[in-house]
Amino acid sequence: MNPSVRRDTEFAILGLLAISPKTGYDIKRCAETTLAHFWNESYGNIYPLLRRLHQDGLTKKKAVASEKGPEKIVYSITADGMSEFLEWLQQPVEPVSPKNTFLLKLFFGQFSNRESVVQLLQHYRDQISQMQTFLSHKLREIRSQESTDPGFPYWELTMDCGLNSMKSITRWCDRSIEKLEKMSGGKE
Amino acid sequence: MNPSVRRDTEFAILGLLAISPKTGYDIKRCAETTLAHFWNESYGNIYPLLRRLHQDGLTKKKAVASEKGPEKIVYSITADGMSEFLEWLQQPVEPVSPKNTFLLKLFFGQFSNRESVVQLLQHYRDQISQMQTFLSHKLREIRSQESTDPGFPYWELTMDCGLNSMKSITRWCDRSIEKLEKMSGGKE
DNA sequence: GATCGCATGTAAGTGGTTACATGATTTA
DNA sequence: TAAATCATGTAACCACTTACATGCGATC
Repeated sequence: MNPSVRRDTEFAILGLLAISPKTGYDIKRCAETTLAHFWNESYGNIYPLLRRLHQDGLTKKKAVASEKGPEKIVYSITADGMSEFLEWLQQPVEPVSPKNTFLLKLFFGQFSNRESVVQLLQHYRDQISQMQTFLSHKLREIRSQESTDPGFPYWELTMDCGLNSMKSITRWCDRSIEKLEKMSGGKE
Repeated sequence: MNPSVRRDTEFAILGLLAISPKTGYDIKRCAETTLAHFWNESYGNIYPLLRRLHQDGLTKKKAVASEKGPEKIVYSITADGMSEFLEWLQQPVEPVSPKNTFLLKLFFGQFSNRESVVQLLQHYRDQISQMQTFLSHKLREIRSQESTDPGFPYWELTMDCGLNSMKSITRWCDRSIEKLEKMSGGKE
């Protein structure tokens, strides 16, 4: 691993530790629930990065007896870690070109039949719809806690962004399916 | 390279060749213009994959004298290539969890000051807005050609999807900036 | 006594990107 | 004559995922 360059994933971990101390396992759980609609991490990435962060003095660790299972290692952020994290946070985000296999297949729709394209759209719509349900439950959940946590307004914003995109995509899917069904000619 | 497993990128190339024969350079140009809002490719990936596709008999190549620069290699899809491509096209798309550094930073907004978060949102908004302009020009361009190309309705659909998402995000950005500006307390 | 949740970690593989090397032709 | 566009390719690196290995305690 290149020792000089820090990556977004390390800052994601650092940020989660800034909210509260966590084990590697906790970080994975956070990624799967709270960050799910815009981030993901695997154990095979978390543990090596946690070690690296510690070697560089950005985190400190503490062994704690676990109620269940073996002893666990709880990491927290250090002052150095916090200062690197805050610096990263100030930097503007450069755009990335995402790979969207769904749109790629839709783009090649001419080589398929209309029915298959409609199915592709329906399947995608259903998936987005499911995520929408999951996210809106999460949102209601954190709202019901009437949290005074300083992070709350920002967590709400990210969820709102996700829900908005999802709603816009499902509506577009519905319109597109209609369009295709009205379309005549081409491969049937 | 694992010889048995074919990846989406190979099918992206195959699909572009199904539309019309192309050089590696052409494929790169296509990715940068037509597919830009949902796909991207680098030369370092295109050329090795082009070779692999040819070795497996999914494409055929033809050396053609170039007007500019050295002799070029024009690839086209074979019957075998087409049949593998069509099979891929029928498979449903599984969801992927995207990494969105912008939302990650927004999520950690509590550690920043309000002004910085507003700047983050404004910067993101501007980027999306630029892409929106680029895409809407592209859409007008292909519409003005009054294309009878069988691919046209599907190209239009992907652009429409992109434009829709972008509009929805810019609106959300505007609302979020307003919210933050009304917000009091916290780090100023 | 099997399986689930907690908990940590590694080795091998994957699917790329970046930077470079090369070279012809056209345009400014 | 410098830079841009056309054109092909490779070596090194990168960041991450997958699958596996291990093991405790609680639940079914």
